[in-house]
Amino acid sequence: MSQRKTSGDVGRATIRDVAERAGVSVASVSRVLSGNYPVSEELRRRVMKVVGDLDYVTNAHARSLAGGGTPTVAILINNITGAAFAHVAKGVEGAATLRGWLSLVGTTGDDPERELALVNLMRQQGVAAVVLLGGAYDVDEYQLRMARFARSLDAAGSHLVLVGRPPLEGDVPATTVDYDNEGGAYAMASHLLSAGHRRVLLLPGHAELTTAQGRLRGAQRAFEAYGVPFDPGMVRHGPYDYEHGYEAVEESLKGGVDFTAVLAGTDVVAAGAMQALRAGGLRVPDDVSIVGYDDIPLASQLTPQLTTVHVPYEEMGRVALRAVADRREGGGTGRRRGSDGDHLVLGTHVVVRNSVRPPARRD
Amino acid sequence: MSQRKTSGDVGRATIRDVAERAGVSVASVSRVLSGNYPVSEELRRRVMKVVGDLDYVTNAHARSLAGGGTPTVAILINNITGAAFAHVAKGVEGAATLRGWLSLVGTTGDDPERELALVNLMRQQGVAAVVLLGGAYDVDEYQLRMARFARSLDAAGSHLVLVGRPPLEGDVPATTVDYDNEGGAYAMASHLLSAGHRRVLLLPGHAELTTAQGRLRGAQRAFEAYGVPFDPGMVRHGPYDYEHGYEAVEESLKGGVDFTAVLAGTDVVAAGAMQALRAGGLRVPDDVSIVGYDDIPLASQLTPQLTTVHVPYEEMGRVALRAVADRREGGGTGRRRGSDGDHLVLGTHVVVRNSVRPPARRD
DNA sequence: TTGAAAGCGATACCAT
DNA sequence: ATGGTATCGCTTTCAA
Repeated sequence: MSQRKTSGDVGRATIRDVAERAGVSVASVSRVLSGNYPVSEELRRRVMKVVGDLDYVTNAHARSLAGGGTPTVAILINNITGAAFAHVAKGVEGAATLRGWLSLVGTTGDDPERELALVNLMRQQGVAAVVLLGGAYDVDEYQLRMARFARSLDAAGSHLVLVGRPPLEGDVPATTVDYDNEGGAYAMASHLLSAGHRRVLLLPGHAELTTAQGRLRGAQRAFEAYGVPFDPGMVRHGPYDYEHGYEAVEESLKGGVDFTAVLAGTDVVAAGAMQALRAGGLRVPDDVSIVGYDDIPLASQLTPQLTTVHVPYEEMGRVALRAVADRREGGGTGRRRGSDGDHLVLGTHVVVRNSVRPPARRD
Repeated sequence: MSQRKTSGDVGRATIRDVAERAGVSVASVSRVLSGNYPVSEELRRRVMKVVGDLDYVTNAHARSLAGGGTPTVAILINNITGAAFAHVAKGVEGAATLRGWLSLVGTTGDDPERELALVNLMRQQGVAAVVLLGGAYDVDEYQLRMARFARSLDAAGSHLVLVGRPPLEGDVPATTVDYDNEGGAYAMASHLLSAGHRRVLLLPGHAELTTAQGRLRGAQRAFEAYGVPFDPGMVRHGPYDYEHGYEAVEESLKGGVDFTAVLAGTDVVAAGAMQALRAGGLRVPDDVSIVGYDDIPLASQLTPQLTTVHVPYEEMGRVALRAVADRREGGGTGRRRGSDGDHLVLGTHVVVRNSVRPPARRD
């Protein structure tokens, strides 16, 4: 029961097992496997033979302890079933894989405590970077909280990346990859306004969510630009989900709200709105026009296909990974980046499909 | 440049830093942090103070090397943007988190080489289990390949879990969590047949995909049961995506194929089919009925809402995790499970919504 | 080109 | 209750 070095068919084979069986030193096995050191053909052959026989793989934990190890990025996401986030994750994952990096995905379920727990967990794992996805709630705490995360990770040799969230103020070691959220909303609203719509129902999202705020601001600016008075009574806040879109429209209809178009905060909200409109006997876009935001696959799968704002989610993921990879590689030597990190902003644009039509005459 | 033990504000704080600063031994710090050993209040206080000051977290790699460590499950998925897979992943993740386990997500992009690479990578990470998601291609190789994975992982103290894939034959150490795929298709087809449909366009998926095969078989059985001759000419194979659904219907329409209903292999395929029907001037369900499979959120967001087969994806994820967790806990002692592992099958059922109507009279 | 041995950071056993 | 220390598996000088 207490024998150790003998036999041991149990558990994983170690580098020592390989060394013994191949009749060489562990150092040699390590060299053969790392491949970053000259080795004789003979030795390589013998080692590889045994590695094959034993189906040996190195222990990643031991390896990273000793210095080596695969860089890992952690992606922290609110809800893995959100299409937009999934695309960012895909971008990060793809770019990571390309570089031989590993990626972890953790979900927070919108719970700040869990987010904190995950950031710490990732810090324990010694990840190269932690990518936080998605709009954040604009509470006072946010900046402090993120700044703390940033410094914490930085001190541990890791790095915080915010994707689709507002950048951090001040001298905080974090990178932000953002998109022109407000500009997209401005363009989208303009599209509606230039088609002649004046009474627009706005479903920007949760009032405290930064992305919702930006989308609402963009729409307001468009109204101003068109000289159309903005009616706050036409705004209904709520979560980014199908149900909210449905209910908001249903209630507006019942409440006798007068509108010819719906500007939804996301495509999913637009889908719900569309359904409610139909349930109310209205045709889209004949009676009411609808536009969304995000351009997830759903947008082009709805009938009619949804005119929406394209957000380059997958690219944002790739860019985010590239940013941390560059920083890591360029980090050792000369050139220094501002310690406040970078802020990258990608563009958005309107994708015109079939859900908008000039409002019907009404006089 | 070569000083080591002094200062060292760089890199992560170690347990030794904490110990020194608190004036106690590393063993004590370890005890305080693990909390699984009696410690004096005084000591605990002093250690925690320093831990807070230094923002210290233990090194997960060192910890797992030394024996402890958080159990980790790896989820290998073809495409993270697939809604069904995302739900399984959510289930696994949720159940893992509940137990304090960590979870990793890797994507294979349908590439066998990458799948292999990932399985090995996970083996290096020493994960407690590797969960493979989604239908597999029914090539000869499959069984051998999976059996190899299973043994490889088993030998490393890990475990293979197949979710939504066919179970392995013979004495292979793997667990399969499956759902009644064929039964669901049988029920779905029966629903169509009992509504009076006889000419049904079948879009089961790729001919080589195990899930597609099962769904097709289920449909065939239903036809037999209803005494309706099955016409192989009504079957169109293709990928599980929107485009395939669209094109298959579009071409059938052009080709003058006569059908009153579409039985799609997935909800996404159904969405494409629905769009193509509309483009062809047909109404759903007035002119043509459509049913899907999976019951992802999209199904209830389409207009009309889609009648489909509900597959308990998220639950499958939870069940999968529970299976490996149980095996891990119960594994040490007494009762032995068959070394060929378990095969769990969850039920499916038809969700009736609004996309089916009896076929229009035609005489 | 190859081998011996000193860590990497944390755990847990053995003393005290 | 606390402290020393061997040990986990691997990488990487330092010698030979």
